[in-house]
Amino acid sequence: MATRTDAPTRREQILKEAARLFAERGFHGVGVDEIGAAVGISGPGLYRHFPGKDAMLAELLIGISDSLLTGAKRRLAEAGEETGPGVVLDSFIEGHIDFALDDRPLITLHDRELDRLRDADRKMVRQLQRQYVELWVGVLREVYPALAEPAARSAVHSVFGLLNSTPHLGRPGSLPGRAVTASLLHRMARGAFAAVGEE
Amino acid sequence: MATRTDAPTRREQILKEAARLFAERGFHGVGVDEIGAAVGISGPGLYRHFPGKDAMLAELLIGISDSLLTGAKRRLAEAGEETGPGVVLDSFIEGHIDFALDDRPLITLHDRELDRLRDADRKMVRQLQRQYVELWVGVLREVYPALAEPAARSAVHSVFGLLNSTPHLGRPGSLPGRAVTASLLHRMARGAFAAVGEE
DNA sequence: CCTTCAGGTTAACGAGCGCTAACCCCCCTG
DNA sequence: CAGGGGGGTTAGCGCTCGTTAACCTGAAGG
Repeated sequence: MATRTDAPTRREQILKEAARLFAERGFHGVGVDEIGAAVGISGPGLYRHFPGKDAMLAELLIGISDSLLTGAKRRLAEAGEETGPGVVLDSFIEGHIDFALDDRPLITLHDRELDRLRDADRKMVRQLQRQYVELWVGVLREVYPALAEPAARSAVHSVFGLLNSTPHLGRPGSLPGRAVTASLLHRMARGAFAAVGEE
Repeated sequence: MATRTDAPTRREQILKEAARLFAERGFHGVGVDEIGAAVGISGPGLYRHFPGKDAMLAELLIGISDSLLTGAKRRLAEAGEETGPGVVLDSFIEGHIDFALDDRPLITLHDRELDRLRDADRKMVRQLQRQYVELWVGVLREVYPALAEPAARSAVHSVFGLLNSTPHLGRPGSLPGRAVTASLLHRMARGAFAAVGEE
């Protein structure tokens, strides 16, 4: 099943560099010439791979939202019938942390540049995000049945804020090690949920 | 002591509208003409009040960082000797939540547009932010003496992420009421800290 | 009553942007 | 060996942006 150990295609290079630049300086703050330069070609050469700058952002944001949602669905399915909802919640948290730690530019773009999208693309991203949130809300309310739905939704958004804070934790070197950071974030997320769920 | 029930000056109007627009569409996504239109004057009229667009952003960001820091210092001083560190931590959390709920555009700008500043201004903001974080870290480690400093700093940043998530909680109408939201955020913050401090 | 000045106006400039046009070159295939 | 297309190049267009210049106006002060 050729699990893509291949060299990255030019398209993928472009997307990766564009994500980094957009995250660093904002969508409007980056010119196509810079994106081109980052992959070794110059400016208008990008238009052989994308119809425009907007399309790069759209593909990035849809890709992120989709892969978060897909990952969560898979984790929910893998849990099966016997495992408790607490295990699923932990799995959700773990997946989100992996994403936040491994794809920091994408996590940044995800809640920062959404409004720069064309209407149709933005609707698509919003819908994927909403589904993702609903999965979390469902599992959270299984773990804490006393939790009302609006409170659960707010709690989920807040924990996303907590988990997505990794870009602010200093440059990748200053972190106390990936595993340690992941564990810290995980415990804080569970603690935050517990504080609002057990009452 | 004339607590400023006066009408807002033109400068203040401009800053407020600029903050809203920058938060909505990003610094580079807003033109000076739009900012002018938002306060009823047109484009270049702004230059009677500010030397340039950058200066507006700089004044906003420095103002935010300074008032967060000043507020925290005041709360620390007010606590006096007898009150425990837990009370101070609660006071910090409460102050930050007030800010996040009442000045949502500013909180958004605060961690989103910092890199658009001139070097000198950015350094100033960073220094204020660092001092603010250090106050939190100090109090947090008094509450949880077992907590190592790097972990404490990460925890503080993460809780900022949690508290600053309010802009994502839907438009001001859909929130379950300010007091309820504030209480929810407060409990989650304490829960997150507790989960990493008690061990 | 004349002056001054704060706080506006419109016109216009220069730079930078996203994007298109026109061209080129190499590699692959029949 | 012809030719065709994928993937580049540079030149340049049209637009928008931040900023400046030049001008105007109404109210306050001597």
